[in-house]
Amino acid sequence: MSRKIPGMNMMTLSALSEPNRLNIVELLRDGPLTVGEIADQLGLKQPQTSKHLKVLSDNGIVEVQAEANRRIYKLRFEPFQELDSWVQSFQHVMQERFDNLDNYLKELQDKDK
Amino acid sequence: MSRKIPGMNMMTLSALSEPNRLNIVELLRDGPLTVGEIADQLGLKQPQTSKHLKVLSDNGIVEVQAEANRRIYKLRFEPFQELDSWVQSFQHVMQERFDNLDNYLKELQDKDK
DNA sequence: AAGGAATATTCCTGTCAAGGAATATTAGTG
DNA sequence: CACTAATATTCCTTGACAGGAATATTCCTT
Repeated sequence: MSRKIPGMNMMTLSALSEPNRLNIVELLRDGPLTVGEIADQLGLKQPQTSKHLKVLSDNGIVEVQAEANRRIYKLRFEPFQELDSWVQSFQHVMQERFDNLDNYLKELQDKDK
Repeated sequence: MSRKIPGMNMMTLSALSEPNRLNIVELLRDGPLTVGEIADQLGLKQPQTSKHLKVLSDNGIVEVQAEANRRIYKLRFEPFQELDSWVQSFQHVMQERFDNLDNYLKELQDKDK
């Protein structure tokens, strides 16, 4: 009954499914950045940048560190680890069953009696 | 100039960002299934199931095999491989830079002259 | 050929989320 | 304290997209 196969955290995926947010994440891969820097490098306006960062933050994908006036955003580990093990769970299972869908076809025939 | 770091395929992520579609994908991890079986196991109606499968198919996440009346859907490899290498690109870089955002803080101060 | 099963497609409607613009907030500086 | 920089928040509008319901399509069986 207990499935040890990881069920992905929806929130992570939907947060990353927005193009600008994905760009932000890929940008932050190279290191922490302030809101202004992110906005600059991606050609976004400040308010929307803040909004996207809020979404990412609410989903635990990034974390903030206040430095005076500025807010420095950096990636968090966990979501990527989860994502990794989720993807891994496919790699394994899919390898095993590679291209022998013949079994399934047989089963189908059996069901038809 | 040439970034060897993989840029994720947006389509994949946005396709997976819908709960029902993610469920379908996780279901298909255990093997190929027909539309009806998927609809049954997930408590979805047939039309919406077909629609979701079309999205997944258009994005190359699943592939179809016609068997008479039925359509058998199975996962494709490639999207998961891409996803894997994308996630990997984070694992590495983030490990390196773990918790030394001090450098960045120095840089910030320098900018302030 | 007729009927039924499995699936796809169309049309409609409501919801939600992203962008724009303006404004609020916080911190540093003279 | 006034001013500015950096960031967050609010309100509004518009577009995309998921679900519902009905219908179309394809294939099998008799």
